[in-house]
Amino acid sequence: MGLSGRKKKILAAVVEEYIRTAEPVGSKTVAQTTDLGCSSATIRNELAELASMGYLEQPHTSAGRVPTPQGYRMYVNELMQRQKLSLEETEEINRSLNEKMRELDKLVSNVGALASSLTNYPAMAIAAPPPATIKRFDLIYIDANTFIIVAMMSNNSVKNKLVHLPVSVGQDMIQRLSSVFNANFTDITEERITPLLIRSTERAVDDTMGLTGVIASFAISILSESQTAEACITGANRLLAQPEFRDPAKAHALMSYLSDAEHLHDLDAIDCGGDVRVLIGPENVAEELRDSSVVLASYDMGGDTKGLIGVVGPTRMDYSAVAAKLSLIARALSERLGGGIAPPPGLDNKLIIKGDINEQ
Amino acid sequence: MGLSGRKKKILAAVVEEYIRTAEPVGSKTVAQTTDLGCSSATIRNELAELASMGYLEQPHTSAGRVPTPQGYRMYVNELMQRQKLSLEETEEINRSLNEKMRELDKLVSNVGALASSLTNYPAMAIAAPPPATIKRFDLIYIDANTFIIVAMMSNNSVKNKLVHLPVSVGQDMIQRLSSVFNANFTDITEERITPLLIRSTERAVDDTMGLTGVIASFAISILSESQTAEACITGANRLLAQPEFRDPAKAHALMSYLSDAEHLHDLDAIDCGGDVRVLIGPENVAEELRDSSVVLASYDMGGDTKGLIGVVGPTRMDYSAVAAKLSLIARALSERLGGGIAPPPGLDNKLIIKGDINEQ
DNA sequence: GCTGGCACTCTCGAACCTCGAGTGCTAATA
DNA sequence: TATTAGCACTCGAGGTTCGAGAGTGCCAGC
Repeated sequence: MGLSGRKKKILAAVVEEYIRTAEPVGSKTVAQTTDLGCSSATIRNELAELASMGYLEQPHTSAGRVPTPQGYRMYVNELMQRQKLSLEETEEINRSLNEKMRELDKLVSNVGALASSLTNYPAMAIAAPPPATIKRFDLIYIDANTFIIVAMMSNNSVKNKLVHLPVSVGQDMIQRLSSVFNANFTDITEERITPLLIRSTERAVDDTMGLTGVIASFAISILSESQTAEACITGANRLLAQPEFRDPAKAHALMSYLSDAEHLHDLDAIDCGGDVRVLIGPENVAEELRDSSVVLASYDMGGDTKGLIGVVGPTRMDYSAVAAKLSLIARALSERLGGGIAPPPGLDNKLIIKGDINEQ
Repeated sequence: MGLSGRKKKILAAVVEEYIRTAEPVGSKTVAQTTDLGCSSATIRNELAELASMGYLEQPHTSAGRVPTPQGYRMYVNELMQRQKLSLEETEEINRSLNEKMRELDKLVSNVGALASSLTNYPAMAIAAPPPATIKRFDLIYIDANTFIIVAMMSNNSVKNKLVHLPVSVGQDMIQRLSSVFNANFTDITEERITPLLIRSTERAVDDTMGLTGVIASFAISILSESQTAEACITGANRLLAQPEFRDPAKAHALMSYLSDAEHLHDLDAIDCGGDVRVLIGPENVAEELRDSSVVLASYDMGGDTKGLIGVVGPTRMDYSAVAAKLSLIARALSERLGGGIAPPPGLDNKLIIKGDINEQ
């Protein structure tokens, strides 16, 4: 059953006013802030109906109205004007993203920090890589007791490790190890590196010093590391600025929940369908998030890798602004990272991302 | 002017009771918890004197006594029994440190997390590296459009970067670049890499494609990165469990202050004199820390590098337990990292592995 | 169907009260 | 002289009362 045009306008006005002030909204206020030419008495009737339909509720008999989760949902789905970011904001985001791109390995936490400072809510960032394999090994001979392992991964990241040996090794041995590892350890997953494989490799290169084991365990560790999604939360302190968290017990409960990376991974399972996804209050699975809202956006990190940025706040959240900002960040990141081969990041390439998400 | 034996006992009792309960301590309670054979009236007289000496204060006329910062200072300096950790606690710390040592590049944040979870206060960790230089460049030729830069640093860490080119490059060019960079860019600090040097290098290798610039800017970025101290704060949410931060405005102020890494660096300047350093309330320089306390311990990371771990909490902090735990962590870390001999962490082979895993 | 009017309801804050913990002082005691 | 018991006093925490104000629901009239 759809809502009449006037009901929609009134509901939107209540939600927006409540988002702004965090105070229950009365009929008089609505009459003043909207341009429907009718009196507060009429609005009262409409408000009563909206309440009986489940979109609004009253904290107590003689207070104004507050949106229910269902009310927010209606607002987000149908009433909300997708906010247009100003040119300055768009440029600001693009500029700071260009900066963050320089340190790719800190990308996840940096992007989270950016989202948090832009929205003024705690933000989380998660990057769930697809299973990667090693594409290529290089062993750099430094001196008789030292060499560097360099492994290039299928996702175009490169890992390295410096190895010091208590014994001397010849350059020829390093050479042999390199070609054997390139032959036997590339393009395979972690579980394919069995003790059996290591032992047979050891025999093949005539290795009596356990070098094979060192390189193999390095391979195992980077493969397993590349599988575990990175997750972090930034700006948790901003939660305390929200009046709904004036109760320290509540704030503590939510912050503790969020500061456990385990819990963040749960969010990773949520599908954003390419765009921004909003989870309002009880729509969240986790008990601790039941009276907060989460806005998520996923971005393409290239090669099937999906990254996720999200923002947590009270259900009274500025969905429109947050969604617009996250969406822009996500699209800007996708453009920079996605599309197959990662462009040489940071240097001279200046990609401009349009901030207009008004279409749709 | 020294305190009489009885006054010391009473002051210690007040501090400890207040630390335990967060409630002002009355004369009756002191009489019960200490074994001085005297009545509450006598204690009252002593308390009044301790108050007039500045060690205690009364929140209001008819309340118990609360230690002043000066009182805590006296307690920490002279009265506190240096807590002995139980064997289990010691082992627990050693065990989890061994685990953390596997991921050297996350050491800083991991150690912070350990300190925080052990003490139940927010913890910070800072590592200030000594200036490092690049000892050696290797360029790995992948294909006509791709190569990897590998740079070995004077502090034995290794950095790398994958470079994609829009144009083709021959293996000979890579070779030439490699030897020129090894000749001109090793053992120098960041500011010695001038535009002039880059231009002359460019001419020397006959580089028309800006490759020199790419490698040089990589060198600059890893040199500057190696100079900036890493700092992070963990477990900020634990602050909210403390009754003194029941006021969300206070909690917010402190948390915002702490979440800015800039501010953490200020702490780095503080000298711990090899052991644990306690800063009580107004002894802190930063305005925001004026009614909190900070406990710091520094550890030796080897090669002149100093790391710092610290804990923040209300002035009513369990100094004895916190100091004992931080001190143990710091000593354990010094043992593992400092003094040149780093024991092989984790891996079950007899080779000594140093270095870290970097992603670029 | 909309509006103004009106009685009603409920919260919030101020003012007030009481209870109890803890003090400071004094006079008696070892 | 140091300690103690006794007692009057102080002050905050927590409960109660009360009036003001905001907002509602309903009704009769337009």
